[in-house]
Amino acid sequence: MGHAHAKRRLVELMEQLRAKSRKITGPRQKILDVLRNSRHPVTIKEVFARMPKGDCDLVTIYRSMHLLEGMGMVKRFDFGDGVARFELIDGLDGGHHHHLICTRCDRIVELEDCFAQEMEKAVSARSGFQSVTHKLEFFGVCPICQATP
Amino acid sequence: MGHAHAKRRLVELMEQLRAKSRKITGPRQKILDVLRNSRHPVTIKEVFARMPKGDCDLVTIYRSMHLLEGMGMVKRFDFGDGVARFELIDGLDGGHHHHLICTRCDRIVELEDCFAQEMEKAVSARSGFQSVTHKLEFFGVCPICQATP
DNA sequence: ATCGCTGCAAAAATTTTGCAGGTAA
DNA sequence: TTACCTGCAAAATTTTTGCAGCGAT
Repeated sequence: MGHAHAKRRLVELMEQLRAKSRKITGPRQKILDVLRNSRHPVTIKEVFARMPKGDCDLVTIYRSMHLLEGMGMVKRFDFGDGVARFELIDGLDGGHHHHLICTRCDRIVELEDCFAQEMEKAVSARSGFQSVTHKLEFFGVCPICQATP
Repeated sequence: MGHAHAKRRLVELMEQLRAKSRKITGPRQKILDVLRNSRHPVTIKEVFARMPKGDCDLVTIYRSMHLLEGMGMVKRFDFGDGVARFELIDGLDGGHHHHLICTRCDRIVELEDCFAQEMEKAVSARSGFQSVTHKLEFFGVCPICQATP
């Protein structure tokens, strides 16, 4: 059960920014680099911690993440602990997938398949809502934690 | 598509508290009352706003909500806006259900069925995780907002 | 009488905003 | 040059913690 997506090329990401006349700056490249090299969704503070001190202000990461989210380049997740997490979107389908989070050690497993695509249609049909999307995350106790009570 | 659960009797909730030697106080009764009368998950501030001023401190609501969550009497939701929402759990099965949130006007629709119960088994079998649960919410544009661009 | 609960105050943690200067295009 | 972007500082939100006193059992 490896991670669900291949690394996106940095050039490609730059191009997406350029297309919306957004500038390619040092901080942004570094933020994108951290995102590219993260196997799981990362918090703002984690992004901050993963770059050499002084490379980029914390506030800039907040602002960039908003921008990237608005551009559909990044997806926001919430694992129920009140901290936002972000993951680079890849592929044309958006690389839609879900996570399985261990409630004891916070280990994260990426689930490759999406179970819920048909559900959206059913929900839409019944409710009259359009452009229905969903957020689905799983929680449980991982094998390692099961062994250590 | 009405709401998925019947109102729980206050006495029943009190009993649950008593069983764990938690005290039945004025603020707690008022908090439970707000929860009982809420058709959708409510934020801490909403609970606060829905009781006569001075009836209960905001901090007490935070603390009570933690307690109730820990006791399995209340469930926490996150609709992606960075604010926690809470709903009373009812029934033996926990009244498991999902929500459909309009991304324009924040209207909430309660979905009566749970689509995802079997998914938990599949996820558990594949990953080796145990006690797998899930959180699933849907987002879309409601009929009213569709009519007003 | 005991243990738990509450309010108030203060702190912590996360996220947003204002502004003056700097930089990519 | 002209938008856009950044860092710093400050503020706004949301949530947590300490403590002394009150209250349910």
